[in-house]
Amino acid sequence: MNVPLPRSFYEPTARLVAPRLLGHFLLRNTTQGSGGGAIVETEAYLADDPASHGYAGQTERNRSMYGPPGRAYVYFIYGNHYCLNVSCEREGKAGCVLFRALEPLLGLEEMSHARGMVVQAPRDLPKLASGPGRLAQAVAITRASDNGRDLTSPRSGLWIGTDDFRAKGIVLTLRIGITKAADQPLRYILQGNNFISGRKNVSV
DNA sequence: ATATCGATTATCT
DNA sequence: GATAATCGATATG
Repeated sequence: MNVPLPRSFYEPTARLVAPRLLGHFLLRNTTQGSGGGAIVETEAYLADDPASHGYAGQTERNRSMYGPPGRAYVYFIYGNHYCLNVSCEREGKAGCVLFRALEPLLGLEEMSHARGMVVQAPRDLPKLASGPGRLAQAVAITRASDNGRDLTSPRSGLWIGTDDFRAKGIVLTLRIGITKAADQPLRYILQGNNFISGRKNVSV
């Protein structure tokens, strides 16, 4: 958990990186506090993918998707939420993995504070970081502060640490909330994990 | 238990 | 001007 995943980890296509990220740790360290947990749900957005923000070519918004692998791509959606991705593939190619859910394991106090909620019982824990908007809020992600951040360096305060939380298998399902290329199974979840977003997790 | 709906704004057409 | 990789609240069985 204290060893970051190297940049080379993010060089393959998002289709390969997304399942491989499961079981590793997303970690946040700031002067305000720390937080994080095991990555239990991801989605791949590919270079040639109608559902991807990079599909129509590079713009100001999606610039960090096209940058070097291992960097954060943060976007703002529905006028309310930030979502965190990590860019994959070589510089110049779009492709990224969306972090959709964490099993909260570190800094529960800080994360509940960031979410504006109080965790009293274990059954409240899934509300902390299940879903991309919740996850981003739990670790205090904003586009202004985190877009383009290097996720391969602990010094950046937002990074991904090697771990083997992957007790069981990986399940492949359809992606959530998209309208284009909605039939593509590119969502990956840790089998049997209780911190997955959504209800229907139909295996494909 | 599942279904529907409103919020709220950056981005692109 | 329409839309969106979402969430939380409210309504209904």
